[in-house]
Amino acid sequence: MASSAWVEELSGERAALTRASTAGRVAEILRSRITEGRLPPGTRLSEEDIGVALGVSRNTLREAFRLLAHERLLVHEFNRGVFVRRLTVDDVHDLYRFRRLVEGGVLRTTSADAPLDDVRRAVEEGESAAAGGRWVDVGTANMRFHQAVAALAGSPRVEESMRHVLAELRLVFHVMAAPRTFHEPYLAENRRILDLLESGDVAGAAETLERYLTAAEAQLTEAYAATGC
Amino acid sequence: MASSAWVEELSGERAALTRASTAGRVAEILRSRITEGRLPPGTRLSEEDIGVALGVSRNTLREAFRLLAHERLLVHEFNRGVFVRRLTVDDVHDLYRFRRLVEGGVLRTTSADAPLDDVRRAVEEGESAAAGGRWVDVGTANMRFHQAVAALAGSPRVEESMRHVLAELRLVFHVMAAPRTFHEPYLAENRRILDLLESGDVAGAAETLERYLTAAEAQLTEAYAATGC
DNA sequence: GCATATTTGTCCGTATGTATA
DNA sequence: CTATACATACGGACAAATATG
Repeated sequence: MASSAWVEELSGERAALTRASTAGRVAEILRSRITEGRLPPGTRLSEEDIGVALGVSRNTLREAFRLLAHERLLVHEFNRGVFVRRLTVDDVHDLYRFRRLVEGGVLRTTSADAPLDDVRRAVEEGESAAAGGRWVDVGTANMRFHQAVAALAGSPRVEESMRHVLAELRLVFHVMAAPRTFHEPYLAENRRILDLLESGDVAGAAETLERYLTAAEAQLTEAYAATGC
Repeated sequence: MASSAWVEELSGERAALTRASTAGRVAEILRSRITEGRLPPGTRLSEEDIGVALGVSRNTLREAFRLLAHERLLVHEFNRGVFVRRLTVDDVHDLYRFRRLVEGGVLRTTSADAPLDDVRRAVEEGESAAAGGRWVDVGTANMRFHQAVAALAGSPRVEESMRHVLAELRLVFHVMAAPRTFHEPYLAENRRILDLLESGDVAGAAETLERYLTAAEAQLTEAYAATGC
């Protein structure tokens, strides 16, 4: 027992799970809790507590856990339970290497007539959010920017793997707080990449992105290591 | 009732699942059956039949199904059951696009001192298998070659996504049989890519690979479309 | 180090809803 | 349209592993 506060909050979500696959809906609820940082890395997810909080059986809940474990948002330790993933510095390094490979590769092979609307929209959203001081929205717009870049490949699989990678990275973003100082510097870079793409300089866009991802990684790992995770 | 032949064969595997996670082991058994082509695309996997054949409960089996569905080897149709994935021509196109992006990108960013041992081993295995007329082994060696190329990134995530992509592609390979005519032409290309890497010409290696992947895709989709899947 | 309590892993029976012959 | 087969989801049970005192 001794359900912590966030477990009790879950009861408010019970109304939301009345159609489609129960396990899938449970997974979605937990996924948003995790990516929004309300379930910090290392948190243990008790089958019993969450089951009663959401009003689903243990079997169903376990299916939801499997789904999230495959997305690497949870880790399943045999006979011990499931925990919100705690990323190591090596994980962060790997995620950025993956991003440089994929995002850079996508930009480099983008054709001149590729539809840049989503990319442009994400850049503008970020700029207007920054102008209004809505730093959390700046972060979301930044995520959307990179998702839109990946989407330029026109490949469902590329899009999906990017979605997973970005979701994983949120586990780190939320730990270090300070969304402003982390996301703000990259607004101008995003704009610059968009401009380069519109002028047809795909190689320049790719290089700019790869360089800035490397810088972001360094900034992130430094701050992350300082927290002692 | 009316368990088809392959379901009955499963009973022989029951001894294999006595340790570690039951669901994981069930998944592994089914995975090998699928990638080896013994469970052709479109096959329906009945919870009841397979459950009794392997001697596991439906709950456990469903967990195994989730694992394989996430690897895209099975598709889960809500309220209808799980089926061995049937790839469309669009899927094949997407898989090759992904491969060109990732494998090409990896080669292009390979450093001069990267360890090429695994790549070389795969090339040699393929050549000796071809010399001995073991065409199935030629196919496996070819898979290993591409897996080794992906491993040059030194990234667990890149390796894993490549593993999944190659497993998916096997669903198509097995449908069109004729392993010799499909894999043989690429032995020389693999050797050439290795040579280019050893001489430090990473751009040349990447270009060769990308071109040959495009050719392989065309050959595959043509033969695949002819089967009417 | 030991005994106990808790939690997970696995299985079973069953009720309900959904798809298909 | 009805009947049948099957998937979904629940709840209970017990052994085994783990955590706790």
